[in-house]
Amino acid sequence: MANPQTETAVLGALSVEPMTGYALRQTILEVLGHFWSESFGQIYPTLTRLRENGYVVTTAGGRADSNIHTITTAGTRRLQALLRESIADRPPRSGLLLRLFFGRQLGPQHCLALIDEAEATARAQLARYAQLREVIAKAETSSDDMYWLLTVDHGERQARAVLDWAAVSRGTLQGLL
Amino acid sequence: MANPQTETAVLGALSVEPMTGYALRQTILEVLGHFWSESFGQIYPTLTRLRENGYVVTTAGGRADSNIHTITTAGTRRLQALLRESIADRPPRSGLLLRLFFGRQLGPQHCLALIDEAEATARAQLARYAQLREVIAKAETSSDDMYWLLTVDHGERQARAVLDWAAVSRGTLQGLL
DNA sequence: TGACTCATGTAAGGCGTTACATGATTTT
DNA sequence: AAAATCATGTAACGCCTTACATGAGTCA
Repeated sequence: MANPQTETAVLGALSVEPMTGYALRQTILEVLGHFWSESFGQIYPTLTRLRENGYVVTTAGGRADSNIHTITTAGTRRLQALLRESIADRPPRSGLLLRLFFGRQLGPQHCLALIDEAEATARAQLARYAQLREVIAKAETSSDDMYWLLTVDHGERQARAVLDWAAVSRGTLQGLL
Repeated sequence: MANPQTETAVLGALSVEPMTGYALRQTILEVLGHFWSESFGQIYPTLTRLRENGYVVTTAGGRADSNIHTITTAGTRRLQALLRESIADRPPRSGLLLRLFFGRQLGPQHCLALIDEAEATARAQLARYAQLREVIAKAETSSDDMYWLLTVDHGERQARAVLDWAAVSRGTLQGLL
């Protein structure tokens, strides 16, 4: 019931491979990190709820400490239902654009610094996407590959758009100095 | 103190023109809507706090009902300080990319529908940006214009990147049918 | 008069992060 | 032996939306 967003991400990750809550968080951070995020405070309660509903089963892991969570058939059905639900994104909030919109209060120099920062972030993202492509190419799964590449391509195009925008905007603002 | 994000947006909007809380919300929706959003539940308590801190003054408006909020000199200083603070965006969450990432569970047809939806949204945004450009061109302010256009340009480039991505991704997925 | 928009505010509740507490295992 | 990482969980708190309650002014 509650928190369909986190449930979807958790069940989705477990549909690829069973893992611990800790690994879940790492995986989401590393592989879905460019468009998603979950914290422990969300993951563990969600796993409990999913277990209670029969969507995952939990078994002891390699250490006395760890629990391996595996998606069940009911869990897979649940995941598919969740993925078919309409997208309910929260409204966008860009601290960068908010600052630039009121850039007159900041002055051109400070705005240029913000643009440099945005550009550096976009470059870092592109480097990350390149790494991700390698990881995906090496992975054995391969039935998920093309869907994953879809999201990487999306990210790369967004990042390149930011780079183009940064170049043009820098020119515009430098005209004011 | 509390809720610097909303304070920034509210003070920023009031730095352009004094207005009521209701108008504030409309303005944010219409002009900053492509990268920001605020609800009444945030705006009114924030206005109270800003008034208590001397960052805005509130006077009676044209109707018995309405309060016009005007930014003070201290408020302008406060706004500039807020804008200089480091950007603290919440981590990204894209319902679209989450669904596509686990697209194997959805199947190509459903994924194509999601891409169509994303494309339609991007087109709608481009139309909106075109309108915004007209509004900005007609506005008398003109000292804010170029900063506003910076954010419009950013949005347009993002939207166009989505259109390109949609075209390519559609091709890829149709190969699976 | 009734419907719609303008206008102000509050309350409840969900979402989500951060910080904390605790301990096992591995690496240096 | 110490430090780093793996691992699980909870508690507190802040952010934000939605829904509700209320009423003024405008327009048909």
